[in-house]
Parts: sequence; C-alpha cells; structure tokens
Amino acid sequence: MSITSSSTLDSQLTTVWSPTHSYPDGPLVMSGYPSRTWQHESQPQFWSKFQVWEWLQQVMDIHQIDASSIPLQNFDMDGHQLCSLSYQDFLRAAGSVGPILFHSITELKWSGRSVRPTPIFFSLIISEIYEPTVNTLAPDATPVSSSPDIKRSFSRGHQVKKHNPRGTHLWEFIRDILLNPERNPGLIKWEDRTEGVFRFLKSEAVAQLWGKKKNNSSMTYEKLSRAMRYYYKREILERVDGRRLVYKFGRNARGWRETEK
DNA sequence: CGAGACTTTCCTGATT
DNA sequence: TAATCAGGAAAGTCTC
Repeated sequence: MSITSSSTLDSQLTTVWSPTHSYPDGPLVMSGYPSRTWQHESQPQFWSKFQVWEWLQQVMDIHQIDASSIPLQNFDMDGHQLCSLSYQDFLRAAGSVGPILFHSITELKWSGRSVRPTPIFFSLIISEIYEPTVNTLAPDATPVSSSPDIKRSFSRGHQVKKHNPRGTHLWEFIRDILLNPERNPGLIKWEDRTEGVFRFLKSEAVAQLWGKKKNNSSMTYEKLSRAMRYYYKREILERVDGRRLVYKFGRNARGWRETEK
C-alpha cells in the first residue's frame, strides 16, 4: 500500500463519511449470527436517514430478501419518523416485508440499545407467508396470512433466494446505491438513467462500503472491479468501452429500471 | 462431504 | 506516474 493510494481513499472517505455519520467500526468480533452486521448503538429514534437505510439493508440481508422487493423510497426518513410508523404504515410501505421491519424496529425501540433481530420469530413469519394455513404468530403480530397485499407480492416472486451467498450480490449492492441517491453521498451516479449507464464517482469509497458489508476491510476497487468484469460474461453488465469507471446494466440485471417494479 | 455459484486475491500486461 | 481495465488462475466462502 503506497502513501498516495491510501490518501486517495482517505479523501474519498472523508467526503463520504462526514461527521453526521458515525459508525463504530472497530475490530469486529466474529461471534456468529448478526452481531457483525448489527452495529447501531444509538436508539433508532436518533438515527439519520442514512442509518435508517443501513438498518433496512441489514434486515433485508439477514432475511435474504431482495432490496428491490420493496419501494425503498418509502423509507426515505430519519429514525424519528421511522419510529412513529404504525404496523399498518409498515404494511403499506413494505407490503409483505412490513411485518419483519415492524418487528425489528419495535424490538430496537423497546430495548433502547443494540439488540439482534430474532431469527426464530422471522422464520415464523416467513413460513406463515409461504404456508398460510399455519397460524402460529407471536401474539403482538397482526395475522400475516390474512393480508391480500402479502399474498400478492409473494406470489409475484418476492421470495427468498435459493442460492445467494452472503445476502446481496455485488451488482445488487451497486444498484441499490444508485436507486437511493438521497442516501448515496456522491458515490455512484447515473450517466444515462434509461439505458442503465452509471459511473463510479468515488471508486475506493464504494469498495470500502462493499467491504464493510462483506466484513472485509481489505476490499479495494481493484478487486471489486474484477468481480464487476466477471458480470460481462453473464450479461449482468455490459462493457462501456473507453470510459473509465463507467458500467452499464445488462439484460440479466433486474430492478434498476424506473418503469420496472 | 461434494458441487456449483459467486466472489476474492493475485498477477501480468495494456491503456488512459 | 497513478489509476484503471482485461482476464487468467486459483483460492475462499457460502448454499444446497
């Protein structure tokens, strides 16, 4: 690692992780389940919009729900607003995923400090969604199976992925940053929205963020870009010749189009 | 355990 | 010169 390369990264991160974002990102203790992905120390009432977004992504990751399953713009709010949402609000905003989010935030509100989501409860909800005949939900939850909204969205293919190691794929991670510009502090931007062309503005910062997600502090743009190049063959991305840091979504990339939902 | 998907890591060489 | 791009090769990490 040369001095110049690290200072490049520093300058990118300084811009990205401005003082409003504080992430206790010290040495992570690898002790199983979500501890490594659950780093919100403060109460959700005091979260920034960006922290709300992170919480959202983490809950989705933990349950291997594709982020495009819900309109993320419905959660363009800070922690205070988030905490004031009712169960019905969550249903409206996130459909079938609403109950999962509602329970997560309820737990966090009650505990006041970092608490892990309860996977058993969630698996109950998930199985309830898949097998509506079963009726064994926690007492405080609205009967999930009775919601037509849930049935509709889950029959649409919003299901847990079969093979999705470590939750989100790289291209989905990139896509989700693009789709949330208000929580994307100048990392990547659309060059041609309808064609799916985008450009990395802060390549090393994006790599750091990706590494953070994968719990890999040594991620670099060099390595991230190798993974991106593998997407060409699978037509998840198309080559954009002659333009540095520019990529284009391919025919096998889903969920990035404005009209697609 | 094995296979396969999806990276991650490393590398050599070319291009901007 | 540094940053980026191109891919080959092989290892690592998951899920099924």
